[in-house]
Amino acid sequence: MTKPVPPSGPNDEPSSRRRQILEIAAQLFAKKGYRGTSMRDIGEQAGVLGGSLYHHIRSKDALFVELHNAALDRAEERIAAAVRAQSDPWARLYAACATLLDIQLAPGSLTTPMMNDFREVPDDVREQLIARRDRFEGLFRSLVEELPLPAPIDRSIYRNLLLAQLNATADWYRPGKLAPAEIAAQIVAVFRHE
Amino acid sequence: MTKPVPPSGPNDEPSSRRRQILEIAAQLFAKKGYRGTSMRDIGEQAGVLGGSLYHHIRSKDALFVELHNAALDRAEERIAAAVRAQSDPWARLYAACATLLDIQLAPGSLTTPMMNDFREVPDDVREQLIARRDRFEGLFRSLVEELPLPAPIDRSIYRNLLLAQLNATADWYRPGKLAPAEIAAQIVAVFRHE
DNA sequence: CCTACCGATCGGTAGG
DNA sequence: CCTACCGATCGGTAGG
Repeated sequence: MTKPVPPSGPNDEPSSRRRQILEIAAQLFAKKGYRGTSMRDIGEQAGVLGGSLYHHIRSKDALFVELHNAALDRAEERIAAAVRAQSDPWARLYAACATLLDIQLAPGSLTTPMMNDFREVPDDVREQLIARRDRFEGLFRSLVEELPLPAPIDRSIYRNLLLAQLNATADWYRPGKLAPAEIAAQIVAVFRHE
Repeated sequence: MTKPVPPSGPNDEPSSRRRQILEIAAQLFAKKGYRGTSMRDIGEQAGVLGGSLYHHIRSKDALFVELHNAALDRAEERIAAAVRAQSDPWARLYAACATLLDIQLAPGSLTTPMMNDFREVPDDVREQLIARRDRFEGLFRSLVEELPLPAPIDRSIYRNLLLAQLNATADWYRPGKLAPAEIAAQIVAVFRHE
């Protein structure tokens, strides 16, 4: 309960409180969804009234978009790094899937880009989310391009199926039994054709 | 604007109005989600104030559960019939997938069992939805059991992946280019291993 | 960061 | 099926 802040002024790390609030908000959004999370809920977890949050953020919409995009930024970096370390096309695909699932299935994941409830978000927010997500998915576009797939398989549908599969995993996965990497291995096993 | 109802009493099809309201509600729930659809929205589409709906339904929760379960009832029947007509395991799986996607991807589908927004629903409603859905998914359990899959593939995960894939399709599918049956064919092509 | 409040909207009800 | 309303909750703001 000690407050190591010199009496001469406020904390010299000005945005650590903000970061704390962002983490709380990310967890609540991930667990209860956009509409299911009120500013008062976020405030409660932060030990503050809902209205007080507006000193740190501009609006609920802006908060959500910021969290979503930051999560995709980090995910993109990690996946790109994991893919870079592999050269075989299937190994690269597996590296991407395992990294993405590792992020999305992490228990307290503040990086959860699982805000696929695009339907419960205001229209202008949805547009921003979709634009960012489309860019993210471009990463998988080139990975699928590299694969030596049999001719009858349509690469465009294949990519949609794979991405949908990865995004859907968080809905049925329950931690404990299987590690994210094992799920990724099974997904790649199913999607592997040559 | 004529009302072909004898002056001696009310309409002799007592629940056709109710059925009408159920269809409207199903469409709104499918398009805007549970929380995104207000009783006033439903009333507006039905040409009535929100409060007036309570002569036909007990509560918003009960309405949603009724629609969800009725949709799964009908889907189950159609899929069972389609599967019954096939004997080859992969043909049976394809029949089930094509029928389910035909239902879920139909443009104005009032049968859309796409209420996978289990997160935006009250807890006790969610329990009922999940119970019904688990029963529905049992249908696919036996279909996967029949498949001559290679040993390294885990049937339990495989079934989860397949169901997740089918449920996720409605999120990215856009009518016009590809028919539901073609999506089903591609899904089965990806999931086909022996 | 709080008090106190705004206008809007929600599911639902009483009483006709 | 409407009028009129209930208590609750929402995102957000003014003023300190």
